Amino acid sequence: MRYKNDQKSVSRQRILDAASRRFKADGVAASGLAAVMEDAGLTNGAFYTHFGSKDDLVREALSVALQEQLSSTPDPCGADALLEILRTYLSAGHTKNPSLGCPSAALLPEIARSPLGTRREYEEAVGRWVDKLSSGVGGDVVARRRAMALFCLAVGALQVSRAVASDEFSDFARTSAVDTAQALLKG
Amino acid sequence: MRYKNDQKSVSRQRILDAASRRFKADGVAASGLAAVMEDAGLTNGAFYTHFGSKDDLVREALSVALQEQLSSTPDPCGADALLEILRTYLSAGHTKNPSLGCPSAALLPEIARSPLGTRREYEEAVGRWVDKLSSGVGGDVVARRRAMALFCLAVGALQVSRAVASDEFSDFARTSAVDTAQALLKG
DNA sequence: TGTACATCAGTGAACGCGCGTTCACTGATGTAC
DNA sequence: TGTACATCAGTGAACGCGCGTTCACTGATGTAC
Repeated sequence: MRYKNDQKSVSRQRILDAASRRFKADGVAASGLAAVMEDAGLTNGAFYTHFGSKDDLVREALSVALQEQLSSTPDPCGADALLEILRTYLSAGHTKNPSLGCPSAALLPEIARSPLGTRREYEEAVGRWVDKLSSGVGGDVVARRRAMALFCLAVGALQVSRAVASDEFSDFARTSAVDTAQALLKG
Repeated sequence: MRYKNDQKSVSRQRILDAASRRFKADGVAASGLAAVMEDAGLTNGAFYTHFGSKDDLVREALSVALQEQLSSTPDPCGADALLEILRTYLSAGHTKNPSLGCPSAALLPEIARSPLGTRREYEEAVGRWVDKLSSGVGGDVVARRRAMALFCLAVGALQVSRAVASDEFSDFARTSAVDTAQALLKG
């Protein structure tokens, strides 16, 4: 069948969305292309009309996910707004729904093992995060270092809150990070 | 062949060591048992005389790695000692050698996707880290929160420093975390 | 307007491969007499 | 001391399965005349 003009780009976007969720939920290595394609409402054979390889899909899906995350986060004006972003990031809902959440928290070790091109795109995205988070609190070198550390703190805390067994410890990890960020930003 | 009394436990330990390195280097899902067994100097068939399943090996190898990491880190006395631990953790050497390094930084998202038993053991280990890191700086509730946050910060920063493409950004992530921890601990 | 053809996104079966796991067998050592 | 047997860690081939990838084919739509 031949389809409407935007059919192919719609399918492509659906594959990217499905891949993003699968990868974040189960990890890249543990996610099969057949499952991703089924999630996207297609059969496995169609994959290679859209992407050259699984690595290509990983790079593009990660790129899209990072961009969406960035653009859905407001530019913070001041320490309070920054803390509000952090509280949203470290919410119970985000902890419990990796598939719709932060690509960094779900995939960082796998990104570290990815080809250079993927890691270059990741570095760019983190750079934009540092720009965004530091823009409302000065934007100088110290502010950028604090923003970089807050990013690492948030990602680490979300990962720990997902990895531990009990809700109590999960909450402890999240609240400790928010509390400590507050102490850091407000003296 | 029948072997010396401790032959089996020696082999078991070799499998655990090999698994720990492989898992941290390549990830659990991307590490095959045949490769682990070959690293341990055995053939794949011998695996099931030592472990019941790959999941069992993951749980035990993680447990051993976490315990080794804990016992090889001194109990810090005061903020300076704590910062020294952090500087060692966030060294360039640790960034470049995941296979011999921190299990959390290499495996956290995969731990989060692991069975409950594995996550229970992980939670225990993180609890012992919080105890250790907070013991030298008071040990009260606030000190424990700061220790928890420092743990998350360190793990997150190491992961980011491994995932980005350039040495410059990698260094920026590491030094930002150390610098910010210093600001937090020394006011 | 009707018909023949070209396009091409998508289908679904198949490829070789490595996975986790199983199992019949091996053979060096310890034990019994 | 010598010999027959029991033990059991380890071997290596095989199992079914799902992986990433390939490819001959389908068929709805757009285009040409």
